[in-house]
Amino acid sequence: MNSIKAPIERCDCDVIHEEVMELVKEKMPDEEQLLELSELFKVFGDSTRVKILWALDTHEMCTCDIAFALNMTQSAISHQLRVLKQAKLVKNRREGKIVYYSLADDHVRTIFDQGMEHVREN
Amino acid sequence: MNSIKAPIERCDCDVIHEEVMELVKEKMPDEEQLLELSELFKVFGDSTRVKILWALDTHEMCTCDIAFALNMTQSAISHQLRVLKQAKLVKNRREGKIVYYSLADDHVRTIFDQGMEHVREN
DNA sequence: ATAACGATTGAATGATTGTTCAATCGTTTA
DNA sequence: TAAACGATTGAACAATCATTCAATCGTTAT
Repeated sequence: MNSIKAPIERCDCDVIHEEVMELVKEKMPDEEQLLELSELFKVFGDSTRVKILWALDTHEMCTCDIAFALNMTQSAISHQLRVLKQAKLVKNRREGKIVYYSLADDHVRTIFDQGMEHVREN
Repeated sequence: MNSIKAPIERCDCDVIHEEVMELVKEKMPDEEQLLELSELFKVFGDSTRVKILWALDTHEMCTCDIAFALNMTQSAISHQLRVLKQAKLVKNRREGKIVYYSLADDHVRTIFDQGMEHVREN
């Protein structure tokens, strides 16, 4: 057990708490899952997309409605809706020329509520 | 109430569902709060930071520990810890030369758990 | 068929951001 | 006091990303 003083290739310091390392290694999810998780939050990390999702939480809406509500161009909204759809956060249905978007599940609401709690406390 | 056909400066289409607009306008939080919310998620939207937070959820750790656990430089970790601290997601205490970091509250865990549920379902 | 219109797409641009590198700070210890 | 070391900082670079603009798609209606 001399690894505290053993040469460490990955880190440029030598005070490492081994027991903690073990605990962490045990509890950490797969690299891939952590990556997917951060990708999901990256999608939430844009105010336009947050607004879209919050709006859709009220009622399904067409692209044009959203553009109007957010005072942005249809194009900009459409681009963001594609991101949201790829993340499986929204789904859509076509009715003639009009495409209606709605939330794909209700994790969004829970996550936003928790997030808002944090924001309001600080 | 002819606003459906009224000239609309903000949107380049004219099929707008007014009732929905009203509902949305009512339920939408302040612009500023939505912005803060997206800023919070932006912080979660990076895998390095997600890993740091997940690690700290296990146990408090010093900068060097985290760097080792994540196989990254102290500098990179320190930069990210600053971001996390500004977002009031972590707090720290100094003990001699060593600075220990830990989670500032437990919203992180709830939010991550919900996020993971979404990730696992898709 | 063709015009109208909501929606989508791709390229381009400006802005933001994560990591690296080198320098410096703060504390301990020799 | 000087050296050692964990931690932080700022500038710089590469990569990512949101929005704009112009062109096109898909559907409806004339």
